[in-house]
Amino acid sequence: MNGNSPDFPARLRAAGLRPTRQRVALARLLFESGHRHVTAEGLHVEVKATRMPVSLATVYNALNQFRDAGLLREVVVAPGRSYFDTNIGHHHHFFIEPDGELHDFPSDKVTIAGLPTPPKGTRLSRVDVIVRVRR
Amino acid sequence: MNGNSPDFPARLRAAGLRPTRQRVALARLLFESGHRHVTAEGLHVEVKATRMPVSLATVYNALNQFRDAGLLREVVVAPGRSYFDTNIGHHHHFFIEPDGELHDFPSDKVTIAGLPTPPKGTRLSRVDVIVRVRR
DNA sequence: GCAGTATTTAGAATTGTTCTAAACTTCTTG
DNA sequence: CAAGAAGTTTAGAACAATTCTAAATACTGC
Ligand SMILES: [Mn+2]
Ligand SMILES: [Mn+2]
Ligand SMILES: [Zn+2]
Ligand SMILES: [Zn+2]
Repeated sequence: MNGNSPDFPARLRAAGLRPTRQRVALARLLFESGHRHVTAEGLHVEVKATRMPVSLATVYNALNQFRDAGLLREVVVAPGRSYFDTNIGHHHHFFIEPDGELHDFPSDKVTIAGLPTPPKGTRLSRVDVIVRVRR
Repeated sequence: MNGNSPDFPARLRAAGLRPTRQRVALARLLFESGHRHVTAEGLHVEVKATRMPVSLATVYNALNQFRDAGLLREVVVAPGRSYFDTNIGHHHHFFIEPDGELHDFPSDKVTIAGLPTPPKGTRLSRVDVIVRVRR
């Protein structure tokens, strides 16, 4: 109904990943409600609160595999910690500096004009806009 | 002549920092030629090649102090490593993904229109544009 | 079910960075 | 310029985030 089929085993298989109990549990937390920005530690705390605890190494493995499979994207906004973003469509971010909170905003109303051409021998891969704000 | 007075002791004093031998050596490497993007490790290797080796802890201390004093800005583009940028004016970056190289481009020809207003209770602090490119 | 392969896990290891506390420098003041 | 006070440097330990290792366990296709 919302385009997000809740059949997580099938979605994982489609991404070339075996639907293990751990990956299904993590996928549920990540994808069953709206878009999210999580850190590995944060997701680990969440999944531990579940009937199916998962090791921190597995959380890191799964996040990296989901990212490599295109199910997540990685966002780097602060030194020392990676965020993983369940929103893989085009969009940009507000970053609230003191708390480390990330908020999406759609990129379709944002126009970026006048970007120079990429340096010789390189191809554009992605344009990230991070709007840093303070309280 | 170029606005970059080479009197590093004076520049450091003006920033509220004692012009120690180590800080002067680092300031020379950072500011005596054009704009640079350095990592702590990279700058440490450079300064060690000098007659005046400096401990890695001091390189970190100095980079953080220079940043806090407004002499440098910190750029976060890749997980696990901070870059320090001697260009403190308005500008944006190309990030060459496989090698981790950063290149400036001026922001005055770049127009960003249609940015949403910051979330309630926050004030805009800075807008970073990172153009990620691949070889 | 079994074999074969992928995955999970605890714990060790690695990496980037910060902390600690003792030694050393720089600055101030007389 | 001699102290003394305050700030800085340093080696090494500590820390935080992440990855690695290798042994145990779980999936998969037959
Ligand atoms: Mn990674
Ligand atoms: Mn820092
Ligand atoms: Zn997002
Ligand atoms: Zn720059």
